Amino acid sequence: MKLLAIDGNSIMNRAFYGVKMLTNSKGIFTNALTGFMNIYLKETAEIKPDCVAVAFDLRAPTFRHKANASYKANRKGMPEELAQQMPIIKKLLTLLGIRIVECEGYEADDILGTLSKAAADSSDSCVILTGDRDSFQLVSDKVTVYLAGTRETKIYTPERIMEEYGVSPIQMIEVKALMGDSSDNISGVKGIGEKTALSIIRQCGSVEKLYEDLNALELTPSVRKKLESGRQDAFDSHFLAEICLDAPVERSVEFYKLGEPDVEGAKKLLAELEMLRLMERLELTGKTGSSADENEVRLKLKDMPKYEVGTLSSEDIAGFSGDMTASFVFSEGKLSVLCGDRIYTSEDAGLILDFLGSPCKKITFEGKTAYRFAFDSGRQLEGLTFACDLAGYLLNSQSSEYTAENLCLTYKVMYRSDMGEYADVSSLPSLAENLKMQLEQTEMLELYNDVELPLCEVLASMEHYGVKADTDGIKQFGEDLKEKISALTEEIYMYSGGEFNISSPKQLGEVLFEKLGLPAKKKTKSGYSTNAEVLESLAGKHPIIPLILEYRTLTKLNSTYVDGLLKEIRADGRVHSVFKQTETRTGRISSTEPNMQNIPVRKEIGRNMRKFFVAQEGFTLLDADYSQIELRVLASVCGDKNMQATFAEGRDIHTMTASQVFDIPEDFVMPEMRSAAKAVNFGIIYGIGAFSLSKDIGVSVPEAKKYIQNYLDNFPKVSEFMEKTVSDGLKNGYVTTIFGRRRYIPELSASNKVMQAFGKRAAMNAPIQGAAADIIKIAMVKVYRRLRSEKLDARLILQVHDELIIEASLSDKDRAAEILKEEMENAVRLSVPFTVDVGEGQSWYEAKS
DNA sequence: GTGGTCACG
DNA sequence: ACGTACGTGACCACT
Repeated sequence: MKLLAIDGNSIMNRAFYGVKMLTNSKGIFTNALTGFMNIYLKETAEIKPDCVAVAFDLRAPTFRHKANASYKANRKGMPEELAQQMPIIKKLLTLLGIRIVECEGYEADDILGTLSKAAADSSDSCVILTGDRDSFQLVSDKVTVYLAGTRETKIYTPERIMEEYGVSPIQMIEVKALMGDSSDNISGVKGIGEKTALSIIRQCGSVEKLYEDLNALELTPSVRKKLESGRQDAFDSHFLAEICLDAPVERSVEFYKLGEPDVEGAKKLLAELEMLRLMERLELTGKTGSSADENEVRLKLKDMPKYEVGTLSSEDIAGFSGDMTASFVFSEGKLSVLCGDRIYTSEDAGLILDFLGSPCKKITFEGKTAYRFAFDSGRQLEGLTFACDLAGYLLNSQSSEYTAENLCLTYKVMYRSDMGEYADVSSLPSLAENLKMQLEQTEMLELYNDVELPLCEVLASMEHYGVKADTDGIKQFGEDLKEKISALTEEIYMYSGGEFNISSPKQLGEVLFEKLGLPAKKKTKSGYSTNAEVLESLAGKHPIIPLILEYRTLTKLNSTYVDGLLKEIRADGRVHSVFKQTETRTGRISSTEPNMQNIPVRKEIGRNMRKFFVAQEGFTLLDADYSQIELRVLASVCGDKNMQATFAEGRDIHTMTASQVFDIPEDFVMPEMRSAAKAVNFGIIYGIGAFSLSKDIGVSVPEAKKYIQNYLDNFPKVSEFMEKTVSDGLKNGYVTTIFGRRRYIPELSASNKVMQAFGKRAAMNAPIQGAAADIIKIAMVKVYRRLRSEKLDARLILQVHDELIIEASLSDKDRAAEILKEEMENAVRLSVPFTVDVGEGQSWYEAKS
């Protein structure tokens, strides 16, 4: 038999610090749980134990077995985020049939010691899995320690310990007695560190022998002196360092045999924690041979409603009327429809399109792909009343994937992928109902029905049309760039005195800061920081610096924009970016393959890229962007009359801010003051910090602090709004936009100060950025509907957060431009006007006014 | 897969 | 003593 004894506290601790902070939607921390189970699964796969015991410390009022009862009293308490996860891991392990071992007054180490001795005594073998080196003294022929590190697990046998330390495992006690261990509050001999302790024990074998032969040993006078005065400490520490081998726990290895897991219970717990990937992993391993699991499947199958399954026909579709509701799943060219008590399937594209266009109401997991399929085939999707992914996103925007399986697990609806392809569609009605109920409860049903659901059709349409790209123009631009880059490369090699990969921050750092001896400003985890900010501060120190900055600019343009874009141009000469509606935590949409929302514009060299996004023959591009949408949202929600009046009168907000902050009339505001005020305004939206503001506008930190204070004094409504937002966020666990969009911010209740500060900034920003996102989404739906109802030859093709782009026929462009401006400006009615600037041109470059 | 960097609003 | 404004996506190097 093989026993695996795990130091639960130590592994949880490792896991907590090794895995980035994770929470479920309700703010329960799960990172240590995830890390623990990852380590557990990885190591058990290798160790293949018959029996497993997980030992935990039990915080006890007294420590009966050791004289120095409070020896651990001043050990730092674990952070709250980790403490919360301790009872959960115990519960989870128990549900999985794994024994938890705790014993009042004993540490996990003592339990491990006792168990490993018990296993060795009954000639079983034992593996100890832990994250710290305290257990090395337990290693023997029968007992191995697996030391879990951040990257790999090291295996310690007696030979390995001898190799690394030059002492036997049992002598590790002697070493610890001399060097001490601050984390266990073992003092050791003052002034003796690891090196000295090891060399002494190698010489004489034990603390006892050491003091017997003290006079005969070869020691430096200072060490001898320390040892003499630390004699009592050494013996006391020895007592504390020795792990107890007779804790009162069950010693029969048999007792720790893996038990039958409580599959239902474990699944329920994991679903609550939203640890879906772990659930999958556990089910995979549980499926082999576990009869409990098979029974589980049968039970579920029995409970699932039974449907007649048949192939979809034209007659079926003709029968789908306007007052029926059909649930459907469409993916990879296959359709399943549940309507009434039947499931219909089809792989016939014509029939699928007929179904999508049929008049019945439809619910599905994910609407955009169905719209895309219809649009790409020149058809329509009619009657979509519910898309589960969008509901899941509104309910918790920080989840990662809104797949059928994840949603069913999260919202506790029956779903099993191993039930075949109909599991999806048969889960839909109850899932949709549940989600709708939750939207109602969270007051987001309106946002859902009026904004998110209609928007998915708009996005599908934008993806369908795409943007025409000037392939030849891009290629030519790329050629020019490549020429300049190779010239620059040569020049850089000349200055650096050799070839290296300029694109490697590591190699670049070595060249600049070692070879050329330039002063390093900042460090990153892996070496010197070489970002633009650092390089710019070095400009003038060496002629290589500007060359590197230019190299960076040009290679970025070439690889991300030229090469990256060419890859995405389809056969129709257009790029069909994918707009993701369930990606960001604030409610914005994002764009991928290619990302059309970060095409260069700020610097002229990059801005040229926009010349290659053009209107097709006979068409033109209309570009409309909101002016300062986020500041207008802020003015509106906080209620500051001065800000509101500024916008109402069409005055310049940054100048007004400057006049307040610097306490001078607007006419006397100088350009530098305006730009400082602009930075302050941005800072306010982002959750301001004096340090960053000072860096941004190049003043001292105290100076920046003064600006912020002046701002908050002059705009007390803003200050109140921010404070209230944060305190509401802390109280509720989430903040909302004026349209009801929620963002959960578990970081607000973190104990780590840095994280808490981040939570505050995110809380202050989300209602502003989120409301701006809501507004443009509403505008998109309105513009889309107007263009359609007025039958214009014009379509939305892009959205860039505060900007919409339409491709319009030359004959309809003027009307389309009117509609665009009007619908954007009137998308919502708040206490400030929202103004929009419209431009027109053959290319995006020209159109952006 | 992660970290560094840099493009956008 | 440390880190330092919100939200994204793509590319490269390196593990």
